Amino acid sequence: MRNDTQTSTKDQILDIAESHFATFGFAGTSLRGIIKEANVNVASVAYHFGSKDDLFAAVMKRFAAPVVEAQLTRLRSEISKPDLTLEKVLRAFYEPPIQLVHSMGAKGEKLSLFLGRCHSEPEPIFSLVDAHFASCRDEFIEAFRTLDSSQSEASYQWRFEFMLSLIVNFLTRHKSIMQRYQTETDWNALEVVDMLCQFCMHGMSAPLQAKSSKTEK
Amino acid sequence: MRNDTQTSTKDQILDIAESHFATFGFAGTSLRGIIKEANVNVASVAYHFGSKDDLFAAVMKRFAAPVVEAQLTRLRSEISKPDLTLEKVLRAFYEPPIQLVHSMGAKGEKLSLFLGRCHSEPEPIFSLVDAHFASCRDEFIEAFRTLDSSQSEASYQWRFEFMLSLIVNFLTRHKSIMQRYQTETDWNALEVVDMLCQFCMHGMSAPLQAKSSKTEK
DNA sequence: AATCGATTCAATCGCCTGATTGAATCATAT
DNA sequence: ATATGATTCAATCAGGCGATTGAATCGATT
Repeated sequence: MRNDTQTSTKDQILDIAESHFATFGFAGTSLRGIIKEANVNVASVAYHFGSKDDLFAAVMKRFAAPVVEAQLTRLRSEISKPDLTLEKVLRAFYEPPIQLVHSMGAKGEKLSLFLGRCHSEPEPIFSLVDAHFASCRDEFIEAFRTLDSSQSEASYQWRFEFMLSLIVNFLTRHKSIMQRYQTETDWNALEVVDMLCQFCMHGMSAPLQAKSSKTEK
Repeated sequence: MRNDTQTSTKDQILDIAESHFATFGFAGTSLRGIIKEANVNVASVAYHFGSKDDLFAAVMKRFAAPVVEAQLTRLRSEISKPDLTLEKVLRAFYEPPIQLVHSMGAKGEKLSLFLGRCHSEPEPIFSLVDAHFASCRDEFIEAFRTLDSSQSEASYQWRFEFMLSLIVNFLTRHKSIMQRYQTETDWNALEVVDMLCQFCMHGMSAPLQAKSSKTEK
């Protein structure tokens, strides 16, 4: 094993790979583009990770998995206490990714793009991504059920989907959105979390059920 | 010009191209895959459309533009009447795409995927997509301003982004979402529109402003 | 029947893709 | 110093990519 003063080849590849997957998507990313920027040999990728798919999985595990873990740790902590509220659940979901991305500066921008983009990757990558987030979805949906058991099963699913929609869109687009009405690209993480939580909290207070009883053709 | 009993080469290419872009994304789609399934020659693509980018633009114009047009027509109609409400604006946004996709059956599934996916394409495709939807964003944001002029400019932008987030996520994921808790993949368009509108309407009733006055590091 | 523009065709260009090979190099333990 | 296993290297493979070419075919006009 090498004792590196600089980042190891493995980590170097992971860093650049995350950046490329985030910027170009899976299909738009080439191993050659990665290894060129990372100043490593092509074979290093195969040696350390295997195939391109395996590399993507490794990036997911390295960068996305900790976010999910933080969300779940936070959620479980909230559940273990009395007085669980919808807002606490929402904050458990939104705060970890937003805070992390925001605190990382330029690297956070890449992480943000990667986290957002991976949710809209075509198959078969999407299944891999979805599997990584399955436990997150399950536990948050369970929390919704705990908070209000009177809703339909579909309703809980949609709540999670809507909650997810907002952050996926935020992660992928916040940079260009902010540029549209701001000169500076700085933003306040707390304000963003508040905004997302408020929107979801009020949105979920709606019955999320058809109000019309008309049947379609 | 040829008098075709079957679909013309141009339309045949457009149809299959939409399907492939929807399924594999822009980078993941190959012209060879399209022309093989469409049973046409590679050169036909160059002849009728030009480059791969041009083909994508043509698909956008053919399939996505009418949706935006329908949304804007609907919105302008609502604005011209008295008693404009938030719900009417939301329905003007959600109904056209949902109804259209739902009424088209299997072809609607492809359109749905394409409409959703194109919003998360990497650059430079995203810019092309964004330009197509610019007028839509501007007019709906203007409608939000008309409904309530007391909010900040950023707030209107976020309202639109949140509204957009929900349908992008729905269009790309509704099939797999429904399969998760339903045996049948049938769905009721009116119920979906109601659901989206309700969520947004209540979400937007929130101030969409930071409730905390703490400043970050 | 001859002509002409529109369209389609097979064939090919140069380049890039992910993956693999076997040899060279490194770090370490003996 | 030498043997060993871990790592990196240049070189190469077969195949796919977008794009272009010039010839062949089509349909309509004269």
